[in-house]
Order: sequence, then structure tokens, then C-alpha cells
Amino acid sequence: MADRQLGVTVEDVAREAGVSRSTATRALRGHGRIAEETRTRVEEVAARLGYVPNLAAADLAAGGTGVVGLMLRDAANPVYGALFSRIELAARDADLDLVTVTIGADPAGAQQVQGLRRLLGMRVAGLLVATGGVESARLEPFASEVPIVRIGRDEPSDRIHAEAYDEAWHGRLLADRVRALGHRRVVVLGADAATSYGEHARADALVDGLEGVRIDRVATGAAPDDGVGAALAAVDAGATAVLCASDTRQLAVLRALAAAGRACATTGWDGILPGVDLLGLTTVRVPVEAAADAGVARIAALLDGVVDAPIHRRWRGELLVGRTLTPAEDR
Amino acid sequence: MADRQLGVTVEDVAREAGVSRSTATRALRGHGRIAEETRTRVEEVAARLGYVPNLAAADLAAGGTGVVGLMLRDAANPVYGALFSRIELAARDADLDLVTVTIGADPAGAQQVQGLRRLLGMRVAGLLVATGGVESARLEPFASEVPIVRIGRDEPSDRIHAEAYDEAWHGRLLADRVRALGHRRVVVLGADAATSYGEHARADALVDGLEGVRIDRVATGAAPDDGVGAALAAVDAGATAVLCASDTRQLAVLRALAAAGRACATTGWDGILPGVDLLGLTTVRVPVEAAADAGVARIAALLDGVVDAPIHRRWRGELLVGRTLTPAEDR
DNA sequence: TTGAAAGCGCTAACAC
DNA sequence: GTGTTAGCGCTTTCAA
Repeated sequence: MADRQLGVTVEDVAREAGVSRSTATRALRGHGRIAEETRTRVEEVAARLGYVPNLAAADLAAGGTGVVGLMLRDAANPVYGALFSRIELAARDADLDLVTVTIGADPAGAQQVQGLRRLLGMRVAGLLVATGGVESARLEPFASEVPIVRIGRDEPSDRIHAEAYDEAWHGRLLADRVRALGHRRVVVLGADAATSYGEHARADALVDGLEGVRIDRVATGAAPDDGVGAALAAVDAGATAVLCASDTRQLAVLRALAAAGRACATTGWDGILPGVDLLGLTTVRVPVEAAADAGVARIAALLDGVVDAPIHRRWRGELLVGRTLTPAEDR
Repeated sequence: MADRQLGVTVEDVAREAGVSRSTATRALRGHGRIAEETRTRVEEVAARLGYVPNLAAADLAAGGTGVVGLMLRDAANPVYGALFSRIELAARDADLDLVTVTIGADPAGAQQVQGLRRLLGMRVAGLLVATGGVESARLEPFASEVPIVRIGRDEPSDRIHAEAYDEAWHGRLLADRVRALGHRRVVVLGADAATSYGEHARADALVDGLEGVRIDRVATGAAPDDGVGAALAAVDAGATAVLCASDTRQLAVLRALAAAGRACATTGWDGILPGVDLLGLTTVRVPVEAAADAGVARIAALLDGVVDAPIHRRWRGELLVGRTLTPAEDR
């Protein structure tokens, strides 16, 4: 086949097939009445000419797209990779087209504004927000224009839907276990709110579950081994466990402990990492699949005109018990 | 601020600001001559009205976008997550806008065609292809329309650029080590070509590097523990090492070995997984960053009109020596 | 420095 | 069933 010409328009196809532009469109899109014979001829010509419809023109003329915008946090973290993958899968099954913009951990929020404008500028039919970092206030002004569903994090606004993880419950799961194993002084290691909303909230959830336990809380920045030094110092001072708000951080702690020739109980959060089992991590397996599926199902329903009042749901994962959470006595 | 109206057009902004539509456009885009006073007034009005430019209209009128399309393999695999993340980062630095479509492991290639059409339909200014699965023949027809850069895999066509991994070299790195440790009969575990071009090519590279070694080659499908049974059987029959074309597969093998209470040397490929070090994996750390940066730099150059003849480059990673590759004698 | 006008490629009534 | 027509919202000459 010869090289395609992206410059080929329906006009060209129509002329070549000896029909009018609108007939060609009808044939190509399969809408309206069309003679079977015409349709095949037009399709044949389109294929021969290598016609690729100009989406900008189509969207403009049609007054909007059927596309759903996805705001995603940087997929370097396997948790977001897994979430992304599952959302894509669910969208495919639901026959939704997705366009994705990613957002790093950007304190100033410039990327968020940028990404949001990109999506809104495309006149997406709906918005899926899978980044904890985007504040509710930033989203809310658009809630009346476009249905918005948040995935993986709770949502204060009652104009935005949410399929969140039940982090409070997860925190209690972990905390109960830690207490049951006799720990009475622990380190809680989580990002500050600006770096990662999710990790911050998780650390809070842990703290809430740890009544009666003495807590050294360490806030970290973005770097994975941020705060690890402080955590080890607390261990030296008598803490018997280091509870981390993410598995990546737990790995950093394990690394540091090994390097220092020390031992200490640890827990993490996510449970997504391939190899959690082999590493023996104690962690919470976050219900990525459930939240992703529910989020996509919800946006699909909203697009279909099933207009519920925004619903906020929370999904529960499970505790993964590994070797890293040893009893307090073991020291 | 009141709720934004996505229905707001330049027309509305212009009227409200008391200027013509073209003046408003000029003010907003900062092109052409415009009185400073007018520009600020228009901008002020636009902000007040919550004007979000319709990208479809803009692209159509301007006759194309400045956006670069990225075709990515499903980010569930951390390697693709890392690649994605790095490409996004580099694009941000180079001030390129990216729109991403993802493609699963889809034998029929329907997703590929779909994704490609989406991107081409948007009239992207360039194409970044970070999926081994997309065949050269599928891309080539468009090479004259739009610059195409492949990232992470080699490219037979001389009309498409490539910033690939030097898998032949990587294979030799691993193979040499395996031989040096005395292995004379090994299993090579890699996907069949349809499931993963990359894994298949890697298995080939391993085999090429293993002159004088007896090889049981096992081809697998997509499931991570596919072929693991066959590999263990070969170990029973006398193979002293299992060489895997990806770390995920290596993990599956380690899991199976542990479950069976057996021991055997293993190697993997990727080295991206957080925790490779703690797991003690022996693997090749693939140069994701270098390839991503180079790919983005290349497409940026092409967009700037720096028209080189397509260049095919290969980037080299390094051997990561862990505990999993034991000497042959150890059995 | 600003405005008027001519489309970009496609869709969707509405006639024929 | 098919053709005609009127835009969608924006950019961009070209005059004023």
C-alpha cells in the first residue's frame, strides 16, 4: 500500500466515490439511512485513500467528544501503574475512550492546572481523577459542566463522585496487628501533605488506630529514603517498629536496617509491588481493581445520563502478613 | 469564583471586553501586535468568565497540533511505568505536550490500530512508540506524514527513528556471567513473539550468547507463571540455571522453586523493580532513562525541523549481580 | 493596533 | 437514500 496521506478529507473520499460529502460521512459513521452498496463502496475508497478522519473537526462539528479525561499521578510508582492499567482495561470493556494526562508531585500545582485545562479544552465528556494531589477546590468549579469521579482518594465535595480506598479501615487493620504483637512505641513514617496527600492521610489513619501506643511521627519529602535516618534514630531510642505509609518507603527502611546491621519490625502500604510475597513485606493490599472498576462504571453511568447525586464510596483491601512485622519481644 | 462555563467562547470574551474576536484571540495567544492595555483587559475578562479555549477548534483552524502522541504498553508492568514516567518528564522539560494511548498485549492488534488512528486522527505532530508490540509495517505508512521515534526496541525500517536498548549486548553480559560460573546446561524462558516482542528478542539474545551451553528453550504466553513448570522439569532433568527474559518471570520462578523446596540459579531482565536489590535478583538494568531522554530529544529536534535521516541507536545498561545467580557447582 | 472575512474538516438537520 | 446547507470555535491573512 502506498503511503497514507493524512491530508485526505471526506471530501476527497466522497468525490472519488462519486457521492456527496454527507453521504460519505454517513457511510463511514454508519449512522442514518444508507444503501448497503454505497456504504461498501465508500468504505473501500476510504481504505484505498488511507483516509483518517480529523478528530478535531469531528469533535467541533459534533459539539463535543465522547472521550473521558484521566488525570493520573506519575506512573513511576507501580501503584499508579497498576491503577492506570486497570482503569484502561475497564474503560476498554465499557467502550470508553480515554485520554490521559499525568501529573507529577508538583507543589505549585502548575501541572495540575495545565493538565486540567488540556482536558477541559478538549471538551471531554467526563473526568476521572486518579491523583490524590489535585485538590477538591480546583475541581469543583467544573463539576457542573462535566461529571467528575475521583478514584482512590476520598472527596470532600458533594458535587464530585468518589470511589476511594477505605484508608481509615486499612490503618486500623495494620494498627491492630501492630498492637497485638506487643509494640508500644513505634515510628510512623509518612509524607507531608504537600508531597503526597495519600501518604499523609495514611499516616494519619495509622496514628488514629494506635491508641495507647507512643508514636514518633516522621514527615518526609518525595525522595524514598527521606526520613529514614530519623526513623532509625527513633529505633535507637526505643521504638520497636517502623510503620510506613508506602511500600517503597518500607523498602528504603529495610535497606537502611540491613545496611546498619539492625533489625526492627516494619510495615508498609500498597501491596502492589511484584514480589511483595518474596520480600515478605507486611502491608495492606489496596483495592486498586475494585476502585478502578467502580470509577469507570460510575463515569460510564453518568455519561449514559444516569444522574445520581454524587456518591462517595470506600473500598476495602486486605492485610498482607509477611515476615517484616515481628513481635515486639523479638528485639 | 462562580462555576465555570465551558460554553464560553472567544466571542463572548471579545464582546465583554469590547473588542473584536480576532483582537481577543491575539490578546489571549500573545501573538501579533497588541496594545498592552487591551491584552490585560481581555485577559482579565477571560479569567472572570472562566474561558477555556476549545482545543478542537484551535487545532482545526491552525491546521494541526503541536502535540506529540505516545503509544505505550500497558503500565501494569513497572518497566513500562518507569518508561512512561521518564518520557513524561523529559517531554515536560522539552516543553512538549504529550497525549498517550495505551496498548495491551493484543494478538490481533486491534488496539494498536485503534490507538494509532486516534493519534493520527488528532493530527499529532509526531509519534513516540514505546511498545515493542507494534510492528514496523503498521507504522511505516505514516512515516512520511509524521516523524516517528521508537523507544526501547530496535526498528528495521529506515524511515523510522529508534532509541533502543542494546539487547544483544545485554544478552552477552548475562550469558558470559552464566558461563563463567560453570553452567553448561540452562533453561531459557521467554515469551513467544506474539505475546511480547521484547521478551522474545531477549531470549534470542541470551541464546546467542550461550555458545557451547546446552539450552532448553521454553516459550511462554502472557501469564507470569507460564512455562515455569516446564522450566522446573528441565531443572530436574539436569539444567543448573533458569534464565528469564524478564524479572517478573524470574520472580515466578523463584516462587515456584521455593514452593518446591528446590534451589537453582536464576537470572532476569529489567532491573527496574523497586526492591531488586533486597530480593537479590541477578538481572540487567535496562537503560530506560537514556532511551527515554534520547527519544524525546529526537522527536523534539524533528519537530524543530532538524531533519536527520532516521537514526537507529542502541543504549547499554548494566549487569546487576545479586544472589540468585549461584555457581553451577552449588547444586 | 484593530476589525472583517474566509475558512479548517466534519456533522446534522432538513429538503429532495 | 442522497444532496444541500449551515454552522461548530478558532486562527489568520488582509485591509483599514
